Amino acid sequence: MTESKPAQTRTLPKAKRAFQNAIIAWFSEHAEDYPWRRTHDPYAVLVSELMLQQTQVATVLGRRYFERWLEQFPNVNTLADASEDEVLKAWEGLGYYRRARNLQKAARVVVEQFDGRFPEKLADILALPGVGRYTAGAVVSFAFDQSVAIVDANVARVLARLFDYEGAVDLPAGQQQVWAWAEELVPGDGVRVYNSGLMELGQKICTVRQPNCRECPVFAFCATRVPEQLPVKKPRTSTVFVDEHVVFSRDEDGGILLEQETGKRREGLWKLPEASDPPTGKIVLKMQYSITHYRVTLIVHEVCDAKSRSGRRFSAAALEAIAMSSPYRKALVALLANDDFALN
DNA sequence: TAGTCGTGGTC
DNA sequence: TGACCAAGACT
Repeated sequence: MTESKPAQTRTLPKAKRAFQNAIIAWFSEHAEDYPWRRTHDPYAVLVSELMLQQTQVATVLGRRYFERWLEQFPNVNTLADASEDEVLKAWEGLGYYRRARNLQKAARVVVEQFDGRFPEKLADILALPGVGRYTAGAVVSFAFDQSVAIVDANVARVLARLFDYEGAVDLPAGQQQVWAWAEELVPGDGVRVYNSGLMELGQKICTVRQPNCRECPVFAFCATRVPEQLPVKKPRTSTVFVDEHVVFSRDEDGGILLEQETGKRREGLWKLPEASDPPTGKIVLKMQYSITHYRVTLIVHEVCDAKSRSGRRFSAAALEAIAMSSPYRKALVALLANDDFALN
């Protein structure tokens, strides 16, 4: 990794065409066969991009979220007409549930403002709820092959290394810089393949740890000698440890008490009810989960007489059909498994 | 603008 | 095991 590099930052524009061709040629050989690459339907592309925001490809592939979503909501009309409960249930386990609500809002905008025909103009797509600069560019380039640049975490990493950029790529100045480079490099033709290739290069070759420079198709264009030290990012807010006390309550018919989250973010998702302060009742489960920078210890108290509490009771079978974030889903699975064991 | 929003994988 | 990270957007 210490040999001299023939191309430096200043010479890259001249070699732009060669850079683009190298990306396109590499991707033609190494492209993964993802389900969202088998379609150019802009709605399907939007679905995949929302699912993939801050979410790894393997997560979306693993439980077939994309395929199941399109089976249940094959077009903007079916999604626009669905209930929020159905939408949240289909999204269960993916996290960032606001994305699911935004996706449905976007479908309703397309139905109401565009007569159900998906817009093709970047500005129209950018105006959809939950769609930012990256997602809008991804939709128009993947669905319509329009020459528009995109920058996600993969592309930002590739560009930071390519130009040996030492500023923080997740601060406004750094974002502005990598977007400017991305726009300078984007080809006039073949953008669908080029954008996919640039992202997949970051995912497969120009990885966060131990980038595989020996197999990189654009190594000759890369300015950095210390790729593993780039990109620089702003420091994270430090982890805060908190305890969360909740209630596990079953009535004589086996109905389990749950309440629905309020507030703007996780609104509509069901959860175990919050315990009184100070909490009472025997502790029947402790588990840990993370949410943003919080490290939460979930402490479940069994409460026998909770008849006066608000909320709704569900049978064990009915629990399957409602939307719940992963920590509470896992807690309930563990609680009911213990219960079955005790009965045997 | 810094904080928020989920989850699972990696080392 | 804890810290980091991911096909970001919003407030």
